[in-house]
Amino acid sequence: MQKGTYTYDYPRPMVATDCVIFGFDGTKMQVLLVKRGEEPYKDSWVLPGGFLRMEESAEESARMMLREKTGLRETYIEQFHTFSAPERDVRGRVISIAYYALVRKQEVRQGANVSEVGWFPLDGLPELVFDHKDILDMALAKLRERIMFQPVGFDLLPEKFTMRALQSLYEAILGVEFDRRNFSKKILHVGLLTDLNETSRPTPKRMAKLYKFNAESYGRLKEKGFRLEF
Amino acid sequence: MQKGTYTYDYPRPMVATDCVIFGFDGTKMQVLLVKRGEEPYKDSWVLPGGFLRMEESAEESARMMLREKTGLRETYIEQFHTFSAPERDVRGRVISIAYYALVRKQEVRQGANVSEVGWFPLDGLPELVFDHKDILDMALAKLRERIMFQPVGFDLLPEKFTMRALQSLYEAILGVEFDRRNFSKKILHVGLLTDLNETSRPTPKRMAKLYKFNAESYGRLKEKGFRLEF
DNA sequence: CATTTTTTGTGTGAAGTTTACACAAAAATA
DNA sequence: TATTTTTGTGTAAACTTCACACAAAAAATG
Repeated sequence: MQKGTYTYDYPRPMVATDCVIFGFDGTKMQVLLVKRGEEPYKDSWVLPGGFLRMEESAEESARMMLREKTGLRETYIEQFHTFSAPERDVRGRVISIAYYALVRKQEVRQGANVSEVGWFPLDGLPELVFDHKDILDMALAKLRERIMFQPVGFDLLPEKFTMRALQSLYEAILGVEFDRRNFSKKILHVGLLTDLNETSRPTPKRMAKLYKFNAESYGRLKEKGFRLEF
Repeated sequence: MQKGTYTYDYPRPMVATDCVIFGFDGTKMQVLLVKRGEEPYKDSWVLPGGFLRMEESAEESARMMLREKTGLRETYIEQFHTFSAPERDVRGRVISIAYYALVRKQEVRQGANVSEVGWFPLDGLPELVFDHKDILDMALAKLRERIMFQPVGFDLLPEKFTMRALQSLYEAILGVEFDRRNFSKKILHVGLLTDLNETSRPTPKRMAKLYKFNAESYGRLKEKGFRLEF
């Protein structure tokens, strides 16, 4: 009630933002978690989050938090749901506006001032407190929904990558396997990639061609959508 | 802070829910709006909405409101975004958890205890106050996104309907036109409909076959998705 | 140095899907 | 009875998807 002349005396819940930060290590999808430094649930792992300040929007709050934990700015984040069950937080009535973020793990440097953070693969998560497991599950569901119809990867892969890396990313998110030849054909056919005519440098086996995303076509496909399906 | 022993003294915004209620009149998509009964913006049209009570979840709040305005229970509603810009409401810091609902206009009876409500076609909306035009636009964008990959119509059409009615609905939501023959072929091919082997009763021109949704296949396609594209 | 192992690049044919398009029949109106 | 509007239906061409196999590149092994 900082402004205006209208007064409303509704009880007010607390409002927080939580952020599911996804990264890709070349094989598996991983999630960044932080260890709580205080009660309740001291020393339990949770999604990074915090209370909304009165002068910032939810997105600003989520971005701020992301920067604290990863040092990253300009990250891709997406609001996907607001959790509001009355009993979801033992501290009282707290609703949480949840975002997911896609980041390049290579570029993440842990903020100095921050509590313990860790990356966990989706199939090796620690126990999460509050309703954070539900939040994480929904984030993954929304990401899977998105990947079926819009390109994903720009924010998770390094600038140059091999076709195999992109395919592994898709397989890691969806938990399925694709035919290598058909995957490559489809992706090249929709024009998502630019062939760099370079090969990967330090390679264990045969070297592979490098690609980067074609920004124009990436944007177009994000608008217009395409069906990924094999 | 009703429970637990932890106390947090963060300032708290007010939290409201708003609902974009879509209906279909056979030709156009329409939205239900209500006229404000008090200041600020007395007598302006707004989306139906209200403040969140401490003992209810956002979805319960939205459903309650929907029932007040339309008399409907069991409606399909979907949370699509939470609006949180600090200056969005002249009454102070209010964040709004927004839902859209799809209803059969035929079944709506205006609640008796309620302020003035009205249906407006999307291309004939009155001026909306607060950021309600933004909310409505985003609801429509999300609905369009959804219709491309999941069946829509079960909640908007009467139980029995003609192919033409379904096509008109799709055209109304997307603002495009489809080829009648190809639309029908595609819809029948994915198995969304059951042919009732009946014809429409009171008809101005040639009578058309009636269909209903095949619940099983509707559910399956909602899960699995299909690509609508002509 | 030859052999083995792993991974990459590439192509084809069959099956299925999408698209564009036209005509005849049903019902009401004039 | 003729006219108008709307419905039901089919086909061919273009394109997309899918299943599948072999040869070549590089490193590791002995």
